[in-house]
Amino acid sequence: MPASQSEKRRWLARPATEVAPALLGCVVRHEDDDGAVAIRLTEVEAYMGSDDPGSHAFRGQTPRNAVMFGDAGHLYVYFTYGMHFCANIVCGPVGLATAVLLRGGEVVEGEELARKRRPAARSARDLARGPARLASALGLGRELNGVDLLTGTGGVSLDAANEYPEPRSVATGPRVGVAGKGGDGGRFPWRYWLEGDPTVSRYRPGNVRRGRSL
DNA sequence: ATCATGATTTACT
DNA sequence: GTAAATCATGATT
Repeated sequence: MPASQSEKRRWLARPATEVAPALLGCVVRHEDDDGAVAIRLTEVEAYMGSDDPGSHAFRGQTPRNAVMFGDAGHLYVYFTYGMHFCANIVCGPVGLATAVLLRGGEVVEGEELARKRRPAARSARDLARGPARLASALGLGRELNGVDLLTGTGGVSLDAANEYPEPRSVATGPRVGVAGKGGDGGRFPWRYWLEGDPTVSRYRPGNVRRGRSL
């Protein structure tokens, strides 16, 4: 990842399938009045805009997904399943509505605060293992939707992984939760994770999640 | 270990 | 009404 803000912006302003694997090992940090939590990304997914049936942008712009259509380097936080928030990093170019969903990571700073936010976590590896867990551990909610990661608005920032061990090999596979009839049928291997990392969420092949229905 | 279920917003049919 | 980029919990294997 480049060092300067403008270079970073350009680096992110590519299709999410290029940006996503490069983000593995990078660190997302959020600081607020309660303190700071930083997470080293170990699992992400790419969403590719209005042509991607698994993307929120598939049916065009709505109030919820509006930031996806904007500039790269901003945070897209959405509320889902009536109870959870999930966070994405918006990629580019502008108008393509592509983004990277942060699916899992390792808490590398502020574990105490992360545990306070996630009392249900039984171990450190569970603090940010899963997209809604990660958003929760970082303290990301509605009010941070649209903030700029590169200017530090809202206390959220993105940095390279210099001080951490060199990533193991990157594995790819179908995205989680979008393989059903409305999704891509598992055609696109747009989920990326660090092979063997314990904070990668468990992949549930063929286990189709259903809403409450009968 | 795996499975079933409930919590309940947003957006589309 | 129904499905969705989910998670915690409690039952069962």
